[in-house]
Amino acid sequence: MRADARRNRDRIVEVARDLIRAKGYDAVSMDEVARTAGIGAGTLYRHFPTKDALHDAVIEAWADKVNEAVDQAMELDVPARDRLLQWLKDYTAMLTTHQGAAARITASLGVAGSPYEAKCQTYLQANQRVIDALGGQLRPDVQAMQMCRLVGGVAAVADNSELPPEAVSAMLEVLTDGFLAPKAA
Amino acid sequence: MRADARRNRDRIVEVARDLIRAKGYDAVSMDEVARTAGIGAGTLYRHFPTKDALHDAVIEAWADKVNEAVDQAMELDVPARDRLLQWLKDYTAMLTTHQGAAARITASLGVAGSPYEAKCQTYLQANQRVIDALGGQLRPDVQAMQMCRLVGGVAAVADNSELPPEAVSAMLEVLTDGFLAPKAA
DNA sequence: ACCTGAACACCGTTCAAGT
DNA sequence: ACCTGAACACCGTTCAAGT
Repeated sequence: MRADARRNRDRIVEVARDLIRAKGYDAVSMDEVARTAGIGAGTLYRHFPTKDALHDAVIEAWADKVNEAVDQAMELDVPARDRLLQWLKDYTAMLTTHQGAAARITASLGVAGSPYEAKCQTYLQANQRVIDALGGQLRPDVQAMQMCRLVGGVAAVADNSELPPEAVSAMLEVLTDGFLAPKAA
Repeated sequence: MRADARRNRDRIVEVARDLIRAKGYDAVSMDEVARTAGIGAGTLYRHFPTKDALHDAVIEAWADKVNEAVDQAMELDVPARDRLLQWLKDYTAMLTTHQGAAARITASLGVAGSPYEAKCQTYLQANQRVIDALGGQLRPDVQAMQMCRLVGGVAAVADNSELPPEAVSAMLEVLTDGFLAPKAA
């Protein structure tokens, strides 16, 4: 890749990240990204074939942090409930920084060929690791996909209603207790 | 209102309902609604100032059914957990018939002046009635708004991923147990 | 009063032409 | 190879002109 192309690519992602954080995915147009980055629309599309693909690149850094968050939460020296809750909070916090990401990743769960497929995998694996770490403390029928959907749902709501942290925590506590509770006979 | 206007209005809502059920809110254009209803675009906008306003009218009938569903579920002669679960299932079932409704109503919760405001009120009151009916069996800090958001989140996920009923039930069971569980000390 | 349909603004995406 | 920017298709919404 030529040096100027590389520079353009990096600049696009940076500009897009800032714009999306400030205004949300839907409110940022591709034209605005191109104009702010000081390039033509064609260049933008040469690097990223669709708006979703650009969004995926913007979220890229997030994927690494997810696994860190799992490790940190699972290593805490507190009861299972608190470790689980900590992970759920970290996750929603990370996703709500990228406005619009929670809804899109959650909607892509299980959809083959979506631009967010890699992120979905990361997210699924993260939750699987949480399930493995907490072992028998969780209800026996929890599945990673299910956790992803439930937490993603909460994150999406928190995201586009811009809820205060307490409101999000309260919802996540309900989920936490639901995940821990034994299945009724 | 003139007879022909009345007829047009009814026809618009009917056509829009069928189209949205079949293809989902986003995939139906206002032009398509007008064309299918056999009227001009201007007429459509004379009756409904925005696409959301039309959607709200399409969902209108749903609002009545919500309260029926609460009554039926609360009158069942079964444990609190089962009554709660029944209501949650009924609610998500109703909302997923109108593709795209769950996400929009949930997103409008607490947003003053949204076109879905009346539906949000109905929905909030319904959940408040559930909370009242189940009284002390629920965790002490549940709030109607919180239930609306959590259930709306699940419904939204179920809706746009078109999940099978079992997957939805499984998620709602987690929520149910979460709502019932006593808050940890 | 109510209807029509061409027109506008905006946005995601493409492509012929340039270096 | 990579870039530019005009152009296209589509969609929500408006409005001048008709009955």
